Amino acid sequence: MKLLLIEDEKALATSIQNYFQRENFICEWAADYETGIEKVNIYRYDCVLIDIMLPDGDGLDAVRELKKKFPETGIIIISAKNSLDDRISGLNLGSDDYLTKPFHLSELNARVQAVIRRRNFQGNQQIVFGKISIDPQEHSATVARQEVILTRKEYDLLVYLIANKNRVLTKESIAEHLWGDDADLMDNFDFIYTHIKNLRKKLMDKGAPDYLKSIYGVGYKFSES
Amino acid sequence: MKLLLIEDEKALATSIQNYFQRENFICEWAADYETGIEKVNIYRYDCVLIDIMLPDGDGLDAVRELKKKFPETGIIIISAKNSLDDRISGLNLGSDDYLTKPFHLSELNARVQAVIRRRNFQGNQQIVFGKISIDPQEHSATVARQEVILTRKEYDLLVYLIANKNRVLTKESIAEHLWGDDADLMDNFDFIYTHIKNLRKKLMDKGAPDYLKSIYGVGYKFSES
DNA sequence: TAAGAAGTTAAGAAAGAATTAAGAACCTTA
DNA sequence: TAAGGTTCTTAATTCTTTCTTAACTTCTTA
Repeated sequence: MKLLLIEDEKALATSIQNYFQRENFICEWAADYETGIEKVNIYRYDCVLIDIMLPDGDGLDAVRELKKKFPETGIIIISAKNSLDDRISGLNLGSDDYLTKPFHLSELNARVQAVIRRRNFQGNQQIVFGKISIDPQEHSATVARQEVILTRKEYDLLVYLIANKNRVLTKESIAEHLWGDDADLMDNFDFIYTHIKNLRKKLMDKGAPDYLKSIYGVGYKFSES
Repeated sequence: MKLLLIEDEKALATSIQNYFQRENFICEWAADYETGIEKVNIYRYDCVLIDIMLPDGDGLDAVRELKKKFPETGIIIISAKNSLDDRISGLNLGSDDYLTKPFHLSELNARVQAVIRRRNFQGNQQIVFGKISIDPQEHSATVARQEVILTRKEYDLLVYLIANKNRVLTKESIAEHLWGDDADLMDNFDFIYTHIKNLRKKLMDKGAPDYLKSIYGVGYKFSES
């Protein structure tokens, strides 16, 4: 899962980033609205965490812009606890959420999980694709109700593939999504072959059809037929 | 797709070139404005990536020149993050874009894709020609909704032909576009016959009309009748 | 209409990409 | 800090695509 944090306080930003990294999210950071919106324009994030009290503009405008342009991206608003509350309640929060400072990181985490769940899979607890189903809360996957033990990377890869079913994903875009900024430092993405192979094997061993197709010279595609 | 990168930093240029090569673009490189403009005068690029801070002249002048002489070529401006911003916003960016250093390669990629899409196919996701439709996201082509499995070169060739429908393209210009600088090293372009033949066969096998015409002594044309 | 130029086709060699297994490096966590 | 698992690297192998060659056909023009 990939998050964007828009927050000017360096120290807070870093600790949030570290926290989510430990929780195996990719968490990128923008220090102002301009940079933040620019990043959202380019990448797809599962959820944007946005402090609405930054010096460079009105955070609520930024939220409105994001919601309008990227209705499918989850937004969690972070604000100092004060009279802003009614302005926020004026927003149509829809599937999103907000949080007042100070907060516990685990609380933020819980809300991120909730937003992503609501957003990505229309409130379903389970992600289902053919014989495969995934329980994001338990971080577990099954094929025809038999549990498949996946490592973190394998799990992330599977979720990303299913979230982009029927589309060809290049090794590069997979790396981009699963490794975030680190991907830029890599000189080749061959190790993805290993993850693909292992994921395939585990799924097929439990009797799943050959969902994970290779498109020679291009990438991989997860599809029924 | 064919790009030209105008950038003096050798290391950056190389890493950009490598990246786009992996993404199956042709990416050529010029270290200064003079060489760059010369190349654009000679070849046709889908998009030019231009650093506007090179030592040999005013980059914005170069941009204006390119836009004036080659309005159909996309331009992405690369600049260091500083006070130039307002000068750039003074340009009529139109369908183009700009980017401040440092940036992620995938960010640059996303923008290139966006510029090319806007330019070539008026923002449509799907490229449609008669019975054929192409989905760049899926990297797939169909004839009358039946999937046609194309190799990379076949796919690139088809996209290029459709992007230039009703125009006669010489073997040379096709090679130029699909192989970039490598084309200069080739002593003949006869192997294109093979690609044409294979593409034709795959399209006709799925029932497409004979869109791909040979113009004896000149080249090929993709047209309805 | 004959001769040369250009295009088509098939078959196979060379280059490139994907698969796989084995193991080294690296985390965790007890 | 040692055990156990995960992730990444390397290298051999297999498979696909791409390019080359060569025989053959079609077209153009003198």
